[in-house]
Amino acid sequence: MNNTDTLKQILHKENLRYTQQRQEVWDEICTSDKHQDAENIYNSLRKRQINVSRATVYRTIHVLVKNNLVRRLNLDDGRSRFENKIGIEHHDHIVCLNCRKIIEFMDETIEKRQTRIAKEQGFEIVRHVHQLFGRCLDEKCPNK
Amino acid sequence: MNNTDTLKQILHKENLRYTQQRQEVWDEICTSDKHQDAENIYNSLRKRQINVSRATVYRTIHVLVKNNLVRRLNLDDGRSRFENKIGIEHHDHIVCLNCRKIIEFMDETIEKRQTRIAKEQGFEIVRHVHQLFGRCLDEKCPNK
DNA sequence: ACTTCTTTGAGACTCATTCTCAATAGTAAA
DNA sequence: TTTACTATTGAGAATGAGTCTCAAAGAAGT
Repeated sequence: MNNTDTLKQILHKENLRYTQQRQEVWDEICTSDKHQDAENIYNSLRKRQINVSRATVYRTIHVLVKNNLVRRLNLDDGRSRFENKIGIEHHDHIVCLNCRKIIEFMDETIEKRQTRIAKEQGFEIVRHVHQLFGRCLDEKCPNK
Repeated sequence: MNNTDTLKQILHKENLRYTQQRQEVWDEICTSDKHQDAENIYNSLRKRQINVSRATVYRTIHVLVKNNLVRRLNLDDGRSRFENKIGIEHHDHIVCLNCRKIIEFMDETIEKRQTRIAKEQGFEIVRHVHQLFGRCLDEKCPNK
């Protein structure tokens, strides 16, 4: 199923109409660099001459997040970032405190252990946040 | 070393003065229920007839966090929570999405693996966030 | 007590996000 | 394809956690 059909399907499920603006916001999240914030998405669309307001960007993102087309990331810097979830394997993030480079990781052992730990404590996990903040060794990183 | 001496020591190190307000904020974080937000700390102090302003609460918390007396928690609900770190073992958190109950967990295997994963990717971890969000089986939880 | 430097509090300000409401645009039925 | 109804949109106001400003109050050394 392509992006358009995926979107149409969840809009229909939510009793919402398929509109140009909603399609453009979803396209932007799917095709652009990962981990964009709302302001970024808004600016990219405006730059491409697309009529859309901040309100619509935020409203659309809510629908996408609610329906698991998009994941919201909170990297402790005061604004949410968003990434496409469709066709993407689950992963968590490592973030460089200096250059803000973000890389993804996934570890089956950790995933299993956290599920077991939660169960032992009487919880059924719905979602989790696992982020490693540190300093990278990248040449270009202003990490001295 | 008691709370007062701990505080005096870091204030001295930071070339800051020991004041009533700073002591009261630190006391509140040490002795109260865990995971309070700034507004809560502020209100608790006011209720106890202690003269303090929001600005001072926030300013003091910064110093405490910077010096590892206090940990800042971001539980994705728009405000920071704070917990005393002195004499407390490292742990992460499981949060009930219904009743907001917070319980702590710690798993040596996960800790080691995340360090190794970061190293493999060329990162030295400074801090990490690991939070499990789900539904608890508590009788009192409005989880149906 | 005098000087100097820090801290404090009240409220203005910031900034991401949400809300309001009048104008606009889909959609289904006729 | 027009009508009638309902949802969506955009501009800007509102919100709320957190930060900043600056004059007044408070420490600390001499």
